[in-house]
Amino acid sequence: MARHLITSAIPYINGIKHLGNLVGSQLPADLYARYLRGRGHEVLFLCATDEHGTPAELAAAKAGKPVAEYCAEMHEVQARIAKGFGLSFDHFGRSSSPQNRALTQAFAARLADQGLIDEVEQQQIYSPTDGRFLPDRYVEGTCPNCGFEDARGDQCDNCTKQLDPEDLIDPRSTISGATDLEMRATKHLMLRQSAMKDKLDAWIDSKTDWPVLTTSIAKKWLHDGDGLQDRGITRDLSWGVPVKRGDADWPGMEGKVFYVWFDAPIEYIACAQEWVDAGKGQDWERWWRTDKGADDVRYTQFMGKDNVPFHTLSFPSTIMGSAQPWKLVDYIKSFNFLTYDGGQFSTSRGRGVFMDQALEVLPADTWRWWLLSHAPETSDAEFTWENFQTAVNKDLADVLGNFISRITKFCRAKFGEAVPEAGAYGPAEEALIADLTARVARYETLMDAMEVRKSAAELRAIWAAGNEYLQAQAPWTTFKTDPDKAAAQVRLALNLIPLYAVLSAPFMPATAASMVEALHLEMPHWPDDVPTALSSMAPGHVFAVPEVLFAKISDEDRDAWAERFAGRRD
RNA sequence: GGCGUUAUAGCUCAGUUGGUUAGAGCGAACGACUCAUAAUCGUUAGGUCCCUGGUUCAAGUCCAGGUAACGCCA
Repeated sequence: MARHLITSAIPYINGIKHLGNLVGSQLPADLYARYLRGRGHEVLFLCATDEHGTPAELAAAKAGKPVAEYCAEMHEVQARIAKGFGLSFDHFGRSSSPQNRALTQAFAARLADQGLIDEVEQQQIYSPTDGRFLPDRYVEGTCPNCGFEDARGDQCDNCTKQLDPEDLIDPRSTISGATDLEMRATKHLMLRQSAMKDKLDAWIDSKTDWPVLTTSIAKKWLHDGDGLQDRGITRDLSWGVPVKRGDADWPGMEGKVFYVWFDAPIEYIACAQEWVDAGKGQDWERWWRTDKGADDVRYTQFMGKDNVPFHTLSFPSTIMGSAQPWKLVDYIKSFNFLTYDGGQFSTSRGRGVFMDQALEVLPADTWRWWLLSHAPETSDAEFTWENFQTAVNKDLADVLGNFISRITKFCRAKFGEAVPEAGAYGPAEEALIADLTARVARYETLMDAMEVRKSAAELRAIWAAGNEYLQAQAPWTTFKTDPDKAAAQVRLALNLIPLYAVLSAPFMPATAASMVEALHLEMPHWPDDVPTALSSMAPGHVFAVPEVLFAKISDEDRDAWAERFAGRRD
């Protein structure tokens, strides 16, 4: 038994995430966590909401609510949806927690003590009307290059020329529309990432088993142009972790907060503290401090490719720079993007399926299966309703669902709703057991390696093996001449169901639970060996024919959903 | 503009360190079965592995250039 710390990239508080976000981090992390728990390992699986920054402030303002209240509500919404998808976080924390505030301030103090923080003075656009400094993209005006009237402070969308906000003619705040903008001097803290470049480089080089996607992105940031740049860790906002040097004030930094990218990953650690403080566990340092028991922990992070630079460079800079024995990540599993019908998911245009809508339309396990079996591991993957329909109908309804249906109903018709006890296994049964033994071993190897799609394919083959066996042995024919032999065949086939349940549980926890429930069984332990696992339903055991596990998706439903989610979200 | 990823059967994708007839699922055709959610099982047909050039006894696999798609950055 090993100890596994697993974190999923933490979703931003603003709004409900789409299926692409889900499949890029939380869902595969959950798959892995459930699998490892099933194998008997000790797992701490953490996720949280990322709550600070300007977008949260603006969304709160739009909703007419104080930002703290808005975040608290949205956190509950996201927590509820996560639960709906069966995401088995040991704790779902908040980056705005007191624990994270204290820890972020402590890290900043420590980094400053190590000489890794510079204080720099910058000129930034200030809006007296809004009472705040404006980030570049919240300033708009006329492009000095092409005359386009709605150019953003960082770039003109019309002529694509890169701009500085002070270049704009007649600049205005996109928050209030105010035009009385002015340049003001402001002081900020920079994390000297450049000083840690060589150390990071060597560390990345040592990770030869990481996905190419992960290391290539990290290398690019390390070596591109002038190499890894220092990065501001503070902002002139009110919503965030106040800039302090540990418990002490930080002269000149009054009224400023830490930049969201700095405090968000620290929440991975703070979340473990929240987990303890919520009474769900104890001794969080055992998971995070290598001097306090975490040296045997294997830490795996899951994220989409857009988050890779933060997890390979920025957060490790914070950890390494502290020169304290914090646990560094051991493996980063990164994902490409899921595209929707040839294009991007779009929150603003309501294009694609969002997590809340997905649950309105179909059970979570249906989504879990499709998303995981099509996870964008090696390249971007595409969601189309047609592909979704055929995969769900074929894999879940026909191969798995129908297998359970056909064998339980056949048994009921010929032997009643109890496991028949006559007959003995022969060569065909031994062959099936041998085949399954090999397949289960392969499945475990793939799951250990976090090969998500291949694991799904192997699991499907395991389901299909049941149909192949029934087809070849044809107990309905055997029954006419040798009822005892048919009884043995049915007994074995019935016993496949609990095996399928436990193997499928990481992918489809709710379905797996209902499978064993119908059989009047407890969820079995992960199989040590297949022959033992296939005797969990003893002769005479009474069961009930389950309800239809998966309804098929009709062409009408498919077309209606395609229409509904094509764009323009209300 | 710079960079990254991708380009393999009609579709979605596998193809370890270059090594015999390039694989799977779906779809298609044909057949078997009739227990089952008109489900299942089997067989077969489909590929100039984006293009050009190079390295090698040998290239889908390595190198160079090009094309295209997607994305990131400034």
